[in-house]
Amino acid sequence: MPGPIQPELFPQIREAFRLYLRRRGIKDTQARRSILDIVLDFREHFEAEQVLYALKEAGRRVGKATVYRTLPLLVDAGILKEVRFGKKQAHYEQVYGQAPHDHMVCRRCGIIYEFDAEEVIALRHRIASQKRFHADGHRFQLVGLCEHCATAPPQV
Amino acid sequence: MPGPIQPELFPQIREAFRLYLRRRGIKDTQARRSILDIVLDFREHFEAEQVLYALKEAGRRVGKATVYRTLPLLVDAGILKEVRFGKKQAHYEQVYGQAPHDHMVCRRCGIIYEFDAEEVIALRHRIASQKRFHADGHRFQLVGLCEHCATAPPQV
DNA sequence: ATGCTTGCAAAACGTTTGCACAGGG
DNA sequence: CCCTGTGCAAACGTTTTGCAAGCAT
Repeated sequence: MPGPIQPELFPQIREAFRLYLRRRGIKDTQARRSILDIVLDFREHFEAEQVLYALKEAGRRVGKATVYRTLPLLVDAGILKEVRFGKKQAHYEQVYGQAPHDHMVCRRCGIIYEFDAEEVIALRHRIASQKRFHADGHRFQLVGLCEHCATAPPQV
Repeated sequence: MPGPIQPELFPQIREAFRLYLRRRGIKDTQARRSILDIVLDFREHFEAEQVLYALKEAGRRVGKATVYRTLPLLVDAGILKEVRFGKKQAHYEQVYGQAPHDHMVCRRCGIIYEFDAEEVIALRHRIASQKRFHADGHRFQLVGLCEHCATAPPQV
């Protein structure tokens, strides 16, 4: 269900990041490029720690602080989105060229499903215009039980 | 805009908590009652640290650990709800006897407005039944600029 | 050349836990 | 009276920061 990313898009995304950095007047460094590359390979949601680990795996020597400093840039560049699932850590997912979607989180087993955000965006616009709020984004999650947990016997 | 709570409801809420504790077979202690009382006096969203501080102010000697252990009980009892605004800390707000609502968060100044959740709940049900997910709750926030920040000149 | 960026380690932060003592049922 | 709940302090995991050295522009 979750959206993998087509490798054909990679060059386009790298270019978008390069342009973003130039536009913001910040440097196009090796570390930042490495982080982008690692991040493009994730299929699902991931957290900073996983980026750090994958960088080590790939033999790229990038420090933890740099990861934490770069992820917000990728968010600002429109390549990633920060998603919070009620845990303390931030999670991220790719958004570049992906259809907008939101998440359903099973309270029992933690599984996460995605669903199309079209209707949510329509509702967002309706509410924002009523309240004179200039909404350009939203966070939306359904919380409950997945089909399996809902029919399974009560926990031990 | 945010929902203050009517003091007339206080006894009813205290009673609800007492019943909740009895039903769960856990003790109705002085510390737990103190925390409930403090929490009822907040008008807006608050975090654990503020509860701790207000307890000190009120001369009630309650430890930090007890606050962190009690807030989830109040959530489970249906008196509070945990709300996350993308920060690392949890925020809480009263829900007992309050109309369901969600939040709009201004990205620039951080101001938070509430809006009625009726339409959101309807949408939640529609999506959940399509996806065979048993949703009994949701998290929803609009993110953008409030009227003031949208018309103000760009930041310094 | 110069100043943003990096990596490291240490600090900060909110939250959780281990433990001996206190207090509710 | 027993056993849960408490307070303290220390541990925890994530994120941020200070700083000297490195590297884009």
